[in-house]
Amino acid sequence: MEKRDQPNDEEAILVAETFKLLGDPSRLRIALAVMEEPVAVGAIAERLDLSPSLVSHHLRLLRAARLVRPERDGRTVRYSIHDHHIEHVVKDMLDHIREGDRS
Amino acid sequence: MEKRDQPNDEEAILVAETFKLLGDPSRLRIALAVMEEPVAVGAIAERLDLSPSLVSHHLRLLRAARLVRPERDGRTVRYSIHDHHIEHVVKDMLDHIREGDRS
DNA sequence: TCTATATATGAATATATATACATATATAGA
DNA sequence: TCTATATATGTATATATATTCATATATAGA
Repeated sequence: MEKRDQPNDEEAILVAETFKLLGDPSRLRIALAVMEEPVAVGAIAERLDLSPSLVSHHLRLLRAARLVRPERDGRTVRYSIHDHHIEHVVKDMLDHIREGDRS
Repeated sequence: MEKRDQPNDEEAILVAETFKLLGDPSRLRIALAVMEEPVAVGAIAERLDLSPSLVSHHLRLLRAARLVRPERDGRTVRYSIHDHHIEHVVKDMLDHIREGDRS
């Protein structure tokens, strides 16, 4: 990592807060669930067997950190992953833990 | 994200646990501090103004998740970032939060 | 072996937070 | 407007965990 990329403490805290959001199993599963295409809140809840309320709470946090992006269509709101950075972050981390399978 | 990359729930939990480790400001700062070169535990503690005990506790977690790698040299143990995956993960997340500066 | 220093570990606790439950808001259709 | 449905929000609480303090282990040098 080059010196110019070294975040100051304020940035470090922001980055940590964002990692923390992906550090909860429910929220990570939600992020994964909306990675291929926009999915409605209720559909996420069903697929992951979580209450719509809980999903909505989590989506609010993910939305605030720009990890997911909402699009309203009548009564339903569909969420999708916000951008490619997030996809890369998750993919790289998945690669990392898969390399640890040598047991 | 391709279908073949979709982690099962067990993998998702592992990934989330790893994100959670980077989701604490102290641990993230530690990870950043060892990103350029191996750094001794005491030196990390001084640079980040944390107690050596706390740094050691955190390093144990980071080590267990293969986020950092130790190398002993006499009485001192120097830690460095484990591999390039982790560097990429942190870099991409840093890029992400920096894009949010439009305020 | 004895001492000093670097790192690691164990246990206690204050704080943070994921979840559940109740309630509110928003939109569509009748 | 009234009803039904999809999301969102407020609050309470059980659980997780970051940190501190005390103690242990490991290595180097005398």
